[in-house]
Amino acid sequence: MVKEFTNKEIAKILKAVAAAYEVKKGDKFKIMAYDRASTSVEHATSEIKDLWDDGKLNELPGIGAAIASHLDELFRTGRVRHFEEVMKGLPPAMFEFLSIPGIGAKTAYKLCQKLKIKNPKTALKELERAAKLGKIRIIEGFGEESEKKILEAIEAFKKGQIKERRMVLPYADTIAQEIVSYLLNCKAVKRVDTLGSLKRMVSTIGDIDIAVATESPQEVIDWFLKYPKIKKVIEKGPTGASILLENGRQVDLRIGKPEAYGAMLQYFIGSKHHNIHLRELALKKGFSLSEYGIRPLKFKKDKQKILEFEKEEDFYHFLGLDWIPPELREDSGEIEAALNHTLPNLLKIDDIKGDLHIHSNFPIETSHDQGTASMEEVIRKGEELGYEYIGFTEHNPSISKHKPKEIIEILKRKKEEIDKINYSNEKRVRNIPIKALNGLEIDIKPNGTLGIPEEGLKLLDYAIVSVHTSFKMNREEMTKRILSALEHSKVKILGHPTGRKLNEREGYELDWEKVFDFCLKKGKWLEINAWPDRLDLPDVLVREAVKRKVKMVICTDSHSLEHLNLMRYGVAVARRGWAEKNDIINTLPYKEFKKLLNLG
DNA sequence: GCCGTTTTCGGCCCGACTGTTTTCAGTCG
Repeated sequence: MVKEFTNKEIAKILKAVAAAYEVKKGDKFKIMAYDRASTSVEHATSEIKDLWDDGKLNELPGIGAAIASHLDELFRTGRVRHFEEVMKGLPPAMFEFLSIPGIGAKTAYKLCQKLKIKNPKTALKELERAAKLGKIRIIEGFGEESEKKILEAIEAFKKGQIKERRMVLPYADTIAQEIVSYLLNCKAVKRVDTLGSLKRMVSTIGDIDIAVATESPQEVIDWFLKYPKIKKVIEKGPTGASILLENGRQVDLRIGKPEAYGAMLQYFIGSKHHNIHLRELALKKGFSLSEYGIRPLKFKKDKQKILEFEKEEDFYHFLGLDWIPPELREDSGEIEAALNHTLPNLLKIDDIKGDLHIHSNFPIETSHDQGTASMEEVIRKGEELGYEYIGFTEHNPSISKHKPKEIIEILKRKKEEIDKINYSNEKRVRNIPIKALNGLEIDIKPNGTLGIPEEGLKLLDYAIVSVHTSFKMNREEMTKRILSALEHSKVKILGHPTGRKLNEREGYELDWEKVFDFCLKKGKWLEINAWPDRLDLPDVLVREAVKRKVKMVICTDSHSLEHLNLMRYGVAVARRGWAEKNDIINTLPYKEFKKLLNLG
């Protein structure tokens, strides 16, 4: 059995190859290529193994024919002969040092040589010992200062290994928005924006970075450092500061002057690949880009000649591009589209007309979790959000504890309750009464059958089907299981389609080709579940669905009233997948939507 | 080794920091 490689492991291998080439003074651009391939893998939003399974390795930026074939060998045999060749003659221990900040290829090699460190398993310990014994400062090119730094870096690395999990997007966004509103209370603040992966609304976030435009940096920094939830100040300087929050998360603030704020935003929002591509494009047009602005190449290094941009829009327009929404900035075709003026008209939160996956507290006697809010409360909340319909989709009644007849009884009671709500809504004063829909989230049993009897399905307006058990199935079986569950005419939606839990578990494997085809042919919809640690369908699969014209719905999977506010994160995932309004079914007004459910 | 709006050959992102090798290489984001 060949070992399975995670993205992190693959990134590490590619980085090691780059380092090996560097020590051996290989081609500078080849080194760059491997380095780029490594970060590309590290930041990929889907598993490289899956891309390989689907024969789509070269869709990843920085992976071309050569590296793709090396990775192919890796997945098939567990090793790559070419890589072994490149690393031959170098101490394996040196590659362990590459994860320590401040140590690059050359330094790692030199340390291994001079300190005679060979065993990768004990390399870090040996290095730490050498530093403590003062053996590093005497090596040529090192000094007391660098020895101290290495020691500190090892400490930090050891700590970093234990903690540091990436935050899920809604969590990071909530922390950031609080700080943004706090900063807006400072008079000197002209503008505030989040930066980096947070601004791009990536599903998991490493650090929180925030930008402020101001004429008086010191005033803003002083204000920032008085933020009530600070545990300690890590760093402060004239152009920014870093703090540690009580919750253990770090927040970096960057200050810029208003007249050059656009270039700064553009630079720090990234992504790195997007920026590199943009700079290459600019070079061809005779310009050099930086966080300070755009410099015509004919003015070498002359900082006076940098063109400043107050707004990002103008920065992009200057280069002949349409402004690109941050969610698209991953160098996956958005720059070409911006040049051709064919960027998608992305879905907006206001386009959403209903939420189709809500768990109320209706006593449905399920074996899963129940919601906390009553149907009435949810309906009022839905009105607040401007929705035209709400779908109540409690989990099916537990199969083990009820006879089929009892299940039917419970479902009948639920239907009566919903009919009652709709009746009273119509009597209240409102132009378009919000409509309550009688849905259900039904377990897909391991054999692909549904958790309620046929007679129960007839009582429903529609059903969501989801996998909640038996995740460990092979790809073919799981695909068959899910497709047979989707077959029934009342079943419209596949809930949280990959089953992934961010930071917790990978999803199950599916033959997406088949799933997409089936959904397209039979008019089934894939859910983009906005639950914080699901955000499932993932953005790359949304993009694929959009390309194939498979329709989706965005739902919150709410179990309480506040959860209905999570919709914006589902919308963010859809936007990252290039979805427009008409890719998403629940943007339809009720009048149109009900036709799809064959409701009168 | 990657990649394509002046290229399938011949280019390849930018600026800052740091320590130390007094003029720059290595590393990082």
